[in-house]
Amino acid sequence: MRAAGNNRSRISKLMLSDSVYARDPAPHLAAHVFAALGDATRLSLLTKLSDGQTRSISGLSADTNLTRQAITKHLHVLENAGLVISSKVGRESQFAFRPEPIAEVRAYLASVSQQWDDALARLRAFVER
Amino acid sequence: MRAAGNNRSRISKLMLSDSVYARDPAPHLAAHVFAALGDATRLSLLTKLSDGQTRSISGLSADTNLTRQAITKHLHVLENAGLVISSKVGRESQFAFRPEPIAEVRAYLASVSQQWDDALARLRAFVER
DNA sequence: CATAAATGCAACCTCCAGGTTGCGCTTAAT
DNA sequence: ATTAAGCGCAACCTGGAGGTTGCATTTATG
Repeated sequence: MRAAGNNRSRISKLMLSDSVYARDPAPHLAAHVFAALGDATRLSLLTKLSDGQTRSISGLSADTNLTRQAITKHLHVLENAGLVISSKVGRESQFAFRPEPIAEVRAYLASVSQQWDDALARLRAFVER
Repeated sequence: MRAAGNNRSRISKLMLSDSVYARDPAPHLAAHVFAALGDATRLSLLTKLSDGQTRSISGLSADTNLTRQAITKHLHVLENAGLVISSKVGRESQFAFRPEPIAEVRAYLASVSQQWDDALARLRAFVER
């Protein structure tokens, strides 16, 4: 059960611009982070935490109309993406923002934008009268 | 069926730093874009297209080991997120990269990073001997 | 005109992301 | 010593994401 000869119709009608060939900068790496950011609840949690203050689970659950356990799951997703770090203090576990993955993802987006800008520049140079 | 008195345990043990209160800059807006980026296949498609060249569906399906239809779905997800735009030319539909949402998302990440940096600066100033 | 290419559409399938409920355990608070 | 807060864990439920197959349609091609 693979692709039933459906794909691979025209291998590559043109191979141009291989000097600036479109590579895959950070494929798997960034996808997980993006996926973690791709949820409104998680995005909200992260935004709250990005002020540098550490918060407990129930602290983050308040004003959320979601269950504490739901928030807990979201926090674990964020933690697995490295966007947040937890540490138990007393009976409550405190969560803190972790900026590293953000930087990584920003770099990725910057590279994509750069590639796009370069393409535009090249096009403009070509059309140049 | 809501939260069964489970949440809302301690409303707010402290209300400090309300001057730099953590707002939600672009909650719903960005989430869709992030979600669209949160898939390795889609990320790969977008990276290919970010070189400015327009590609057909089967052109993008080649070398993917996924079905053409699967790729089509992914492309539609990207299109709904505004990351890509399609136009039919002849019997094939060409897809092109669209940078606007990327810029939007970059702005969001920049604001989060900024908020974090500000928090650090404030902390450092406080600890300052 | 007959055939192949490139898609669109729809039905289907499977799995897991998000959510909830219930319960037990540990750590404050009174 | 009790009681309440704050969590962790596990079972369960549901909808939609990601894929596939089959078939019809439109547009090139020889």
